[in-house]
Parts: sequence; C-alpha cells; structure tokens
Amino acid sequence: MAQQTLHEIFKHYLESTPTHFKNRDALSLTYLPEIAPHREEQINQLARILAPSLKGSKVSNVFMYGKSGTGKTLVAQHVAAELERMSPTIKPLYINCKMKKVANTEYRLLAELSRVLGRRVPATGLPTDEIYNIFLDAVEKNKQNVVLILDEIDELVNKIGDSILYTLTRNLELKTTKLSIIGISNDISFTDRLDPRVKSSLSQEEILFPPYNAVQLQDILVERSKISFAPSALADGVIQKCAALAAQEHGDARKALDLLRIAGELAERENAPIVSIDHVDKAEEKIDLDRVVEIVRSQPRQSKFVLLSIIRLADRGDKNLQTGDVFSYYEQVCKNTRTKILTPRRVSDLIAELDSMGIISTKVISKGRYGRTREIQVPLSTSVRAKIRPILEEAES
DNA sequence: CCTCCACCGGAACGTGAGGAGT
DNA sequence: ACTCCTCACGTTCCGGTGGAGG
Repeated sequence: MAQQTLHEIFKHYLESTPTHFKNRDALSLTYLPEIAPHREEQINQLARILAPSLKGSKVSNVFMYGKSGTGKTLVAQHVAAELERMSPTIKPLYINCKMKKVANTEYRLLAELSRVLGRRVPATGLPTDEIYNIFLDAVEKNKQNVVLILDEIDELVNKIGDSILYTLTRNLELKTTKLSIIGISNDISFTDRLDPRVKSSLSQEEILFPPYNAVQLQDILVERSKISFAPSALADGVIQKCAALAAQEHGDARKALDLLRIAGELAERENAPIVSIDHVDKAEEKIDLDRVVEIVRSQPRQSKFVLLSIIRLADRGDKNLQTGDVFSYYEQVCKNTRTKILTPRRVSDLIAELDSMGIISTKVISKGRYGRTREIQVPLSTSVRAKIRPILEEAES
C-alpha cells in the first residue's frame, strides 16, 4: 500500500503538468549568478582593492557591511573566484563564521581553514597555538597569497572577542606569503566595539552595501527568473509582489528570491498552471512558519520549557509577561517532568536568546518601585503557535 | 530628592563530553 | 594510564539601574 502510494506520487510527479522551473538551483542561496545587478560599483571597488595581489603585493584588508541580502557575500565570492582564475598564486578562503561547530570559535576557524588548505587536523584536542602553527605552516607551504573572507565576522567577535583578528591582521609571522582579510558584517556599528587597532587595520578599506529598493529587486528577480523559470510560468505581478514584500524588509534580495522560489514550489505542488500572486502570499506565510518551526524544533529541552512557559502564559491571556512570571511557571513545568530546574540567571539568558532568534520579543523596562525586568511578547500568529505547541509539549514527556 | 524593587548582565569558575599525545 | 586540550552548558557572585512611591 505504502509502496503503491509512493510509486504513484513519483509517477504523478513525472507525468504531471510541465514544471514551472527550468533551473531551480538558480534561486537557491548558494547559486552564484554571472551578473549582479546594481552591485557593479561594489564589485569594481573590491576588484580595484584586490588587484595588486595579482602582482604579489599585499593588499589592504577590507571591511564590507550592509544589511542581510544586500549582496555582500555574492560580491566577495564573485570577485574572489575571478581572482583565483586569473592567478594561481592567490588563494581565496571563504568561511562563514556563524556556522556552528565549524567556525564559531578560534580553534575551529583555524582548523577549518587548515583543512581547506589540505591539512588533516582533529576536530578537538590540540592546543590553540598549535593550530595556529599548523595554519601558518599550511599557508607558507602553499606558497599562495591568501585572501581570507570572513563572513558574518560580527558573530565571531561577539562570541569570542577580537583577539583573533588582532593576531590575524597584525601579528602574523608569515615569511614568504601574505594574508589579507575581507570582513563581512550585517551589523554596521560592529566596528565600534572593536579594539581601535584592530578596527584600523581591518577597515583599511570599507565598502558599503546599501539596501536594494523595490525596482532594483525587480531587476534581480527578472534576471534570475529568466534562468530559473520556464517562460511565462509567472503570472503578471508576481515579481513585483515579491520585490515589494522584500523591499519592506530592508530590501533583502535573499528574501525576494526565497519568496519567488517557494511560490514556484507551491504552484507546482498544487499543479497550478502558472505561479500566481496568491502563491506569493502563501509563500510568505510558509517562510515565516518554516523558520519558526525549524528554530523551535532545534532548541534544547530547557529552552523549549522556557518557551512553552511563555506561550502558555501568553495564551492564557496574561498581559505584560515578565521574567519572574515565566520563571515560576517554568519551575512548575520542571517539577511536573522531574527535570532539573535551572537558575534564574540562566533562564534569563535563555529568554534573551529566544528574543534574539526572533521567536519572542522582549524589552527591558523599569516599573519603578516594582523593579526592572523584561517585558515579554509573543508576536506569533495563532496558527504558528498552534504548530509550535505540540513540538514543545513533546519535550514534556 | 531619595529609596529600593526585581531583575539585568558581566565575569569567573565548574563539569563533563570529546579527543590528542606520550 | 595519565595529563593536557577545547567547548557547550550551567552556576555563583555581584555590581548596576529606571523610575513609582514615599
């Protein structure tokens, strides 16, 4: 029975109305397009800064900043790839510092880089300074000038401080090769928290990525949809709608592309003849839901309990939820499930984390005589809450 | 103007899991 | 077997604080 159904599903898929997609990958995050509309200036700027490396000179470090989905990563990778193609003596190393378990600590960052350079390094166990030596040795032996692209560099610094950057930018003892850093950050005020010396050497050059406006987003979408969608698969106004929605969100091109891709997938799934504006609306809902569900599901047990407490209290209609209320409810949840109760200090951090992940929203307020606390709100729609609840309650058993 | 609540949030430290090297 | 590493997660300790009420 089950096999029969599976078979049917696949068969149906193959025989169903022709797919709207020509090349689905062209809408995905990892796709590197040939052209980047409205980023010509940034590309040229970066290229001019990096060009001297073709003749073996050390180039300036670069700091690139702008909101998410403004093309920073794209530009960096695009230019780096071209540089690598032009000269065998240049080795761009791209690394995303936010990647948990890969590059979110000093050790892991260096280990990962060494690995890319062909070294076998254990995931743990060695002292950090030894990893440094391995990395430096790998760079030297490689005889290539390294252009190190550190994406989401702000995450790294927030977690472990700026001392690595200090070492990397000023203290490296490289004899034969050179290393330059391209730092990429979503957070514009990030450099203010840096040690002044690090700041000055990291941002010898700066490139700003302003948000895209709706018209520019449309250009991007048109460009990509030519590659990714079959001709006339999109209803009139679909692209405009995606662009408009993403423009509301600080001009995030990634969001625009996601909307378009998901809308296409939804249309395909329901065998609609074309992708309609209605699909875009549904896509927006789905993106939000998927994001939240994914985050909630991946939370550790204690964090789920905290969130469960918050949602139960909020659903119960308690207005002006504060940390103390959540904690006492959370205590009960723990007692019922015979789970260890974390300290208020820890729970406070968990609440702050949920906030920074965008699941809840909190604000530190003072109630004068009655103390200072976080006021907690749950900005999730009831349908999203309904989806989340079972996931959280599952943790109770 | 001062007090004092109910927390906030920084910092140092502890634990136990993963693993290296000798 | 033993000492040494990192690192996630948590605890302990504690100084700080905006503003309602006296």
